[in-house]
Amino acid sequence: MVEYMQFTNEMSGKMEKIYNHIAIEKKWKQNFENIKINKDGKPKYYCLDMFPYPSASGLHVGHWRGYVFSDVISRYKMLLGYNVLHPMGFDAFGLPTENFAIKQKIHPEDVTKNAIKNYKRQLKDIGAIYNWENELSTTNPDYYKWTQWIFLKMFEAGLAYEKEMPLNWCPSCKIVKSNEEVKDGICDRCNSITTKKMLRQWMLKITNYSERLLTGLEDLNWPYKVKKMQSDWIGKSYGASIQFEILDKNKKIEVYTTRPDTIFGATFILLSPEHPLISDISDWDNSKVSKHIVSLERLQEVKEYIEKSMRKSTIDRMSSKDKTGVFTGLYCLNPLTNKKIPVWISDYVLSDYGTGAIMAVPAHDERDNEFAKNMGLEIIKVIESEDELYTGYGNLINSNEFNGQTSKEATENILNLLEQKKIGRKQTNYKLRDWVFSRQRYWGEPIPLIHCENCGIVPVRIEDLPVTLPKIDSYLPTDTGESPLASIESFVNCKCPKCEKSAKRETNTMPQWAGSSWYFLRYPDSKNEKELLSKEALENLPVDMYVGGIEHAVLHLLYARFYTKFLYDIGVINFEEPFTELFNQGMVLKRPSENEKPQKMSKSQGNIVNPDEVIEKYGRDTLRMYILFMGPAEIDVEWDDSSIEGVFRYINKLYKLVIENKDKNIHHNDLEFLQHKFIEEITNRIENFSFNTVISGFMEYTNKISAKAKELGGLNKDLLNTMVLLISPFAPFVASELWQELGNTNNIFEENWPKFDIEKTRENTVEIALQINGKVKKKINISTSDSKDIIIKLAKKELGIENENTKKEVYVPNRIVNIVL
RNA sequence: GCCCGAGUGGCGGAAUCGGCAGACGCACAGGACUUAAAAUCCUGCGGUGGCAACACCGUAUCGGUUCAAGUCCGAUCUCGGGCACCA
Repeated sequence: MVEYMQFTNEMSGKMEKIYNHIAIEKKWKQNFENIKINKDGKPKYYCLDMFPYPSASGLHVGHWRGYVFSDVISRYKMLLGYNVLHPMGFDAFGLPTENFAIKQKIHPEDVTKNAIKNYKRQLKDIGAIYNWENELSTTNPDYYKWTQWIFLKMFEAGLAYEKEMPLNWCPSCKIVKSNEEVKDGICDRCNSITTKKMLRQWMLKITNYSERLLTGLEDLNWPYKVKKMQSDWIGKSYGASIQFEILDKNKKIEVYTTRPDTIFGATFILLSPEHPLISDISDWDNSKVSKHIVSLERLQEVKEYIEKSMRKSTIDRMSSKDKTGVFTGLYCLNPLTNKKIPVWISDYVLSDYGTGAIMAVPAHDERDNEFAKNMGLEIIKVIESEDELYTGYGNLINSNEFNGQTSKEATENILNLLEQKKIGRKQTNYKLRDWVFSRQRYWGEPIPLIHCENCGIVPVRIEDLPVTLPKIDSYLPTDTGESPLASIESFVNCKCPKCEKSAKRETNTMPQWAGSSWYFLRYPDSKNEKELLSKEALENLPVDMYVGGIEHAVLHLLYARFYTKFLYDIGVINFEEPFTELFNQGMVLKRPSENEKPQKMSKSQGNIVNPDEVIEKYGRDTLRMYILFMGPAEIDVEWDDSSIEGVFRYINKLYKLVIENKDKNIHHNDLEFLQHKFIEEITNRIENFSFNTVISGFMEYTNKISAKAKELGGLNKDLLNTMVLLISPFAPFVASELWQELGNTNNIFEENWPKFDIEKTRENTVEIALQINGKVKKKINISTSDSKDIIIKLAKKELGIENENTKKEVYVPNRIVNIVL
């Protein structure tokens, strides 16, 4: 054996082996990095971590939670005989790096390089096995060539389009933010209040995929919560679109409603300020007014209202829920009541949902009710209810021939009538909006398009990809909202691929999400220069297990699903859903100080636990096992400096037990039973991802067999081999060492996961509880082969109630007897 | 406001199907070893009463179903998360 594993016990003065994590981990670390496993003929298993965004501050123990989890799964699957693909890469384009670079005056490319180097060191440090030969980085031109290629394919398919639109604009970051990146009107990066700005943007028609993104969720083995969040985000609703004729204007307003049953209560029509019928406000002057639907005398007031609401920031528009509006001076006809109802404009009506117009039913909608009261408009109740405002379903009143019908019946019947009259039809709607895909920043993939005066927008030729990002010194964002690339003449000026005349490059870059929306497809074939991935590489896909944080529940996971469906449609891949199973690990929290609430670890909070220190004191195995032991893997847990001691003590105990018994040869039925029962339990718990109970299971088992070893005078090699093998995915360093100590010459990861014999897990006797009227009175051992009658008889005897009358006798096999007197 | 989750000792948590609540670990207390400390080992550790055997209470609160409820049903409270004028 290795010399450095011998230590003098200071107490006894004897030379003996004690657990020395520093020496053991040093010895085995290299071995894990260079591990080669035979893959031939094995079924594939693709275990994927959400690849990290390499920040300058490096990894803390919180980040390790997911990585330890996926490493355990990968090692376990390897032992089960799978050909495991467990790759790692880096998602490095985007704002955090660019902002850091600006602050530190280091080029983003160098920031990225350094951060990646540090991340790789740390990832290797936990003893995680990764297929480093498949590594990729989104900022590498060999990679983003294909990010651009996918964009061009989408452009070709008509999914990418340009749009001048009011966008969320963060005045501090000087960047356009997608709806997903703005919460409550606040920028998710810098927390400043966002405003609206009209800008030309590239959009992706993700809404073409709304229905498939929704139905595709059904068969996925994902946490319920994530599926729910995605389907809420897509937000499908069932309703109707109905046309209202504008009196004297020969024009119609189409509205969307989910409650056609309340149409008799529709007492006014509302348009959003951006509604197409009125939105070309800049042209407005009195001479052209006949073109517009607004009456002449109302023009000035309407114009002022619209301008005011366009100026409002997102937060103002949402925070002041006071309903404001302006009357257009015009009227529509309610098609079923034939009553004249006024047309108003209000900014609580959203322009980009439904038709941008609604029929207001103030008796049965909270918002319409408030608006009607503010403006003194008519309120007509059409659903029977005692409340003045009732938003539920019920029986119809004041609705002519539909009176007395339920909402459900009336919806059906009214829809039929509207369809007959050709003024309405069933309609579904989605909350999902198209994806704002361009960014006016430097550190991203250039959008591979060219603007030509003759030919319009022309895609870069495939063979000219990638359009590389020029390495420049000045990449600060501009106040105008233009990309910093716009000022780089050597980048902007180019030739039109069609007509060869001089033209200008698109200067917007792609959002941070672009590279991460498809990276999982690239890993199996990350060096392929000819195609995105080869047919052979497809065999590794889709991803069987995707491990990452819940924060990506909607955005990343939805975008990745969208890309996958698109690439399926154009025949690049042969599956529609990228991630068969998803696991969201919880965060590791820490109290910044004793009286505060536990918080997410972050450098700014100053509550980071540095893994390097923990490793030095307790070792990698202890840290790995403690991270799993802390609590259920999917729940947030709080780091506790003293609890980790228990895990360290355990590994010491285990080490000692194996060393002391490795040459003994004691066999016993009890040991055999414990061993097989243990294999069964550990395997079940792993399959359920209940890793905290796996660890407690190891502790319990070790306690039990230690006691047995004392009783019997030792253990045997088979039992110890099995135990070490079972713990190897969790504590790979000490397991490798003990495997060798036990006399095995092969690498422990070439072994097979232990099997248990179900016959040997059956007990002959078992302790059951005896209850009278549901209360435990006594515990006895019974033979498992005894019949119910025998056991009940025995129970009554034990309880001293043989002669009493019983109302009921319940026996639950191997658990309990309950006698009701 | 709407939609999801979750409430178990001093703490983290355990408890397949409704079947012995508190596994495992931390902290704490007592003991052994030691000149002493650390480490290690042993014992105890939900509450109340009792010398004890034991009895009663106990899984956020109230009620229900059941021979039996942490687990199922109804209501309430608290905490966490998601969405938020989506008609």
